[in-house]
Amino acid sequence: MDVLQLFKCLSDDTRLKCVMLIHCFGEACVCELMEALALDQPKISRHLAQLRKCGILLDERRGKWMYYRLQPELSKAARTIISTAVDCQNNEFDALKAKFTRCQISDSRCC
Amino acid sequence: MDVLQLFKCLSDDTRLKCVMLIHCFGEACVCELMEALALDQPKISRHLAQLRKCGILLDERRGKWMYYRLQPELSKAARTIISTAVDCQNNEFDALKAKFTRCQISDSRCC
DNA sequence: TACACATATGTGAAAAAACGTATGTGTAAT
DNA sequence: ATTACACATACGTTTTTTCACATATGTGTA
Repeated sequence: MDVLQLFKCLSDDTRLKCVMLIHCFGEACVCELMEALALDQPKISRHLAQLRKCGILLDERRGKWMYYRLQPELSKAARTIISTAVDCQNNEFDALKAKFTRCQISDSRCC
Repeated sequence: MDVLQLFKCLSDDTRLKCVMLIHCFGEACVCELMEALALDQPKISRHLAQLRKCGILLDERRGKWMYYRLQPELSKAARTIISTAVDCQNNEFDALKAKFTRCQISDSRCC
């Protein structure tokens, strides 16, 4: 996983926002990202799949839901780049974070 | 100049290498980059133009040659991202740096 | 088993990015 | 003034990326 690949992954608006949200909230399931970004499911899933295949994200199934988080073995440099990206656009990103809400796992419905 | 724009700029192999070389050597002219990357002139120029239009690079003419360096007003975050990228691939990048040689300005020929 | 939900992926079209080639512009030297 | 050099850019083409839509897979529940 070289740095060019990382930049390619982060150079799409949807993927960048997904990675930043996951970085900030620790993890996220597909429907949470769908709701926060107001995008349809295949679009979110496809971008998450790309991030997973590149080694940036790790997925874990919990019941019907797939949770994504940063790959634990992700390099220090990659983490620095991601958190720097989050820091440097706090203003715009705050609005996005405000749209992120946890889905109710206790009910059998997610979103 | 938002972070998405920065990532888009750095997500092309030619542009990433140009930015990293310029970051490491302080400045570079087009022919120095052509030689180091073994690419033709229009390709280098086009990518440098894109980096300039996005506010990452600054150009300065000195006689017949155009020198590019990092935009002085480039944000701290952007500089952090660029230098982190340089750090995290020292191995492959060393070979590239070795190919970079200053052109002779004292002679009226550059390359 | 059947069904609903959550997510993944296949496929072709559309959009965007990168490229090669040719040509234009600015500079210095003769 | 002409020529050579260093670089920029316009233009049509090719390649890559993204998208929408349809469909497939996996999971829990009745």
